[in-house]
Amino acid sequence: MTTITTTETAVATERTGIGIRSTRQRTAVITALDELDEFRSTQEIHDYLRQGGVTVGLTTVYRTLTALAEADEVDVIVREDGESVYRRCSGTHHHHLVCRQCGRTVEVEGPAVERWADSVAADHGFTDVSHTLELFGLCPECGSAP
Amino acid sequence: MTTITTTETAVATERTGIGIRSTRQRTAVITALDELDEFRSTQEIHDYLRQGGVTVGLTTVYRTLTALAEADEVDVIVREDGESVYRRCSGTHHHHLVCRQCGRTVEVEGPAVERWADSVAADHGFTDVSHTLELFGLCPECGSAP
DNA sequence: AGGGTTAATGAAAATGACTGTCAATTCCGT
DNA sequence: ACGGAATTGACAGTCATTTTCATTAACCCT
Repeated sequence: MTTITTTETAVATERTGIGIRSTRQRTAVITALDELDEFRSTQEIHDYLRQGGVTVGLTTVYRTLTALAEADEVDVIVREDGESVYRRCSGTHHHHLVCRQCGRTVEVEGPAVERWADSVAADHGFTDVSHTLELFGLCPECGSAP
Repeated sequence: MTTITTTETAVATERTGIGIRSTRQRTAVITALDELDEFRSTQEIHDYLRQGGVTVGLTTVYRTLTALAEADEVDVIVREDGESVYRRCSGTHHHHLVCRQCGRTVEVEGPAVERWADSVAADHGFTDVSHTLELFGLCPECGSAP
């Protein structure tokens, strides 16, 4: 039974910077992201909210997550099956080491990689360069028990 | 009017190493990949074949591309919209520098990145590690004229 | 070369993620 | 409080990809 206070929504608005208005639903999605702490799909987040007794439409969750991603408030990974998964992360640029089995995620930094990417792109005359880099594997727990 | 000779199908089989049987359709898909030379979606490859007068089902193109990708005979990139695109590449492990505008692709190697990825994963006790790494930018041509 | 087996094909239907529509609702400045 | 604009959400639509299953065709065997 979570009472949404004016303060909470105000904070949420400030944190997201997305839409102009702060709503119960957006606050709920952000809270869910904080609580879940691993990469989750839109559907999973929607289910989580529903099970927590929060009434929110799937469409709204889609829209909110898309907006948050565009505002760089959450990280997105497009999985190999094409589904997008979202996660609340530290603000700085980083990459992820994700367990294929359980989804456990470690944030990693690779300044050397960033430099390499920039220099390779420059060598070929490319500008306005961005990159995607994700590592997948089996975490210590999932790797030991096949 | 392309006559499929026994030699051609034999070559195709040898090249792919996928399924057990060599068929007209699989040969056609591989040929299309060779001719197209940039990352293309399943649909695009299917259209290309149809326009070239080759009768082949969309389902078969999907299956063939999936099999080729599993056999590491083609490279796959999952675009940000979730659609998979395929391209015939050199056999060795490498990454891509892709022009956001025109799709031009440069194969790049980054042994340092591979080592970095392996070591980061090992530090965290992860095993069976793979990684995705793609660079996107504007090629010299597309970059100069906004 | 013919024949049987069995993988491969493909049309259609199903799936599943995501987007568009639009009436009803809610936020928020005045 | 009020009113207009932003937001919501049920539902239908889109689109890539998969499944189903009856038909077809490769290829091994003799």
